[in-house]
Amino acid sequence: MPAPLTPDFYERPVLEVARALLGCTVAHAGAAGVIVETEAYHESEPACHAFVGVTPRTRTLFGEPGRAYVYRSYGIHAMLNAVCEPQGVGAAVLIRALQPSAGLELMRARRGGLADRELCSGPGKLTQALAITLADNGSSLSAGPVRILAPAHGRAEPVVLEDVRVGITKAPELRWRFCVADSAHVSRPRPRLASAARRDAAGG
DNA sequence: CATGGGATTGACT
DNA sequence: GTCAATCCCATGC
Repeated sequence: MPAPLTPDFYERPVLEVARALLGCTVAHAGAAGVIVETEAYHESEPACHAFVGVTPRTRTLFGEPGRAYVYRSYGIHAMLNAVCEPQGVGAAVLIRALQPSAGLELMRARRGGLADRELCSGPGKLTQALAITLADNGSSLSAGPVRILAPAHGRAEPVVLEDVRVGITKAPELRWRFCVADSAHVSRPRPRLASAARRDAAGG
């Protein structure tokens, strides 16, 4: 059984952590899944909630690395982030998709009996499947209740696809989305190679 | 205190 | 492809 990641794992550049989290496991409330998609957010760019500075909402983002930043999106969904970089820097990795690995029955019950690849293939879906709520905001990802565990020892590095972030209107050019290349469990839209995007832009 | 805007999803045409 | 649901919170009076 892999150990939870410790705060020092998160206390480094957010882009580095976003890649390193691929292959790690999120566990909560009798269910777990392997991270297959992440996005990075940093106070220096306007898509990040921390861009506006410290407010009641962003207090967690500027706090200790290795804690959960959970917020409500579109009035409906809870979004799970891992706070990164040293305390005082507002940055976090959004967990966007998991490959379900434990507690599948529980996840199906919470998600309305959907197919396995629909259980956690989106940031709002995975919090529903793992029963993660706003009450988990500010909690330690090492001590729980929500935990992120290191990859199994000796496991191969995944091939990573980079793409632009999903659903944001500010700083849309930053390719700060990271996906496991061959995973069937990533969210829509499926990530595209930069070369394919260039071909389209050229007018194909 | 009123307002407006989302780091989305699922249902429907 | 289009579109509404729904609520927290930043902002501005």
